[in-house]
Amino acid sequence: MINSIRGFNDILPPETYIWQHIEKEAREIFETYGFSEIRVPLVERTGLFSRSIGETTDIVEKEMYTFLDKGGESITLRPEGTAPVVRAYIEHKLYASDPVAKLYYLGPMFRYERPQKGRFRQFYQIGAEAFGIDDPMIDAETLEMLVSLFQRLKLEGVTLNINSLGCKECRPLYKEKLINFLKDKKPSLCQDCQRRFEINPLRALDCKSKTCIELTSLAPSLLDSICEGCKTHFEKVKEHLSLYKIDFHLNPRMVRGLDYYVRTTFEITAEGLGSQNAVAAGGRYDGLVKDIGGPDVPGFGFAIGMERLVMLVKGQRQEAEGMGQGLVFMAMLGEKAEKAAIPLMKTLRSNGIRLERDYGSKSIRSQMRRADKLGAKIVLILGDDELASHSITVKDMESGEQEKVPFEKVEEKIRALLTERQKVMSKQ
RNA sequence: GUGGGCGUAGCUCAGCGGUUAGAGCAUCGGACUGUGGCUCCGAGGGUCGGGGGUUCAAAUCCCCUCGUCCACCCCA
Repeated sequence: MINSIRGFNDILPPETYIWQHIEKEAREIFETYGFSEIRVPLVERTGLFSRSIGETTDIVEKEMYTFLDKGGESITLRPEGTAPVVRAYIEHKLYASDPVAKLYYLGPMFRYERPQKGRFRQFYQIGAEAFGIDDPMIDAETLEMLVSLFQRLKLEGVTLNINSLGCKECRPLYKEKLINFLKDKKPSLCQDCQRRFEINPLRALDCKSKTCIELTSLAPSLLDSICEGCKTHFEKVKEHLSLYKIDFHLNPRMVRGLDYYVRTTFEITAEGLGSQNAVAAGGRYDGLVKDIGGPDVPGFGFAIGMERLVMLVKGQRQEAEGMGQGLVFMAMLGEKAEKAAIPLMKTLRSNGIRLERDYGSKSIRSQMRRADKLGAKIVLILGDDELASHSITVKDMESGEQEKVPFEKVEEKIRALLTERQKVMSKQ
């Protein structure tokens, strides 16, 4: 048997209905905040990612699906969405026609990692990027958009963590301070932090090891060390979050792994996700557009981990009723009925009614069972009696009531029953 | 890349040296010949992950291997 590749998963019904539900809500909300969809390729030149994400990050060093195409060029399956969107933004000179561009995307990303709970080699993200706005109001407003999506999806137990990483000016100064502080403690740090000390000392701040937490407890604070400009920016972000009535947790030790983040960064964590508990994260990336060869345009964006979000939505038991939603089942008895039903089925379907049937001339009993299993709301029964009176029996599966309806009134009857049901559902 | 758990029917699992490998759920059919859910009856479905070894005898013990899950690293 040929099976799928490790970390590359199939998403089957009915779970696909949850995906569709989330995607629909995300699109609707993002559009109301002025974002438009952009679609970018899954594959880019390798250099785009190494330059933007950072040469020494884990993503670039060991997690990219990189290979040579037939022309000998090194190409890479996108490990994240921001870099390709920035590339497209620059390539099509979107800044030329409008100083502001607000874009969202959704689709698969690829990272060569060991799969675990909430982590896969092909995984899906929904992301949004706002270009051209320095003002911290966009940081707060974009966060509010994300939070309202999660509210619409009825998520519980989620926490918004925010921090400021400073900018290209003040962060290096803090890094020096931290290195000086940690220098003599290095031998006592855990193995990982000793390695971090060399690559990215800030990471030692959010180490999980007890001894490291103790050792770094007196470390100079990042938030106290950032420059005035960064401080003012961050204060305004917090102020506006409060104006939006958004609860947040200030986490001065939260460090993001991608090199391009500056100033505001955040992470939304959730209970029940396992060890990989961030369902969305992002931040400001002023300077990235310039680094990739565009003008010096600021940016703010985030990405949602789709599989993780699906886990949460499932956990809240809001399985979108997809499969049986508005479903009508056609039960036919005998060859004559099977033929006579064809024009009706064709009409109903072309008018947008979901209609399923059975094949192979099964017994009425068997057909009813199948209708029930599929969650059909209505069953249409066509047999000799109905044929004789040019009518159809319409049965409401919920109440069990049924009545004979003339052929030309069938659709009207179905619609009446379906809308009646929807009213009942929306009242709940 | 590192560490640990688990691989037996479609799914969840029992069996842990001894007839022909089981259960529940699911599937299909019947009881009910034109009416679903409940109940009862029956049927189909297995290279016991793969390979090698020990043994009169292996799903069961040993070795190797593959897969999967969880965790570390890192990240959404």
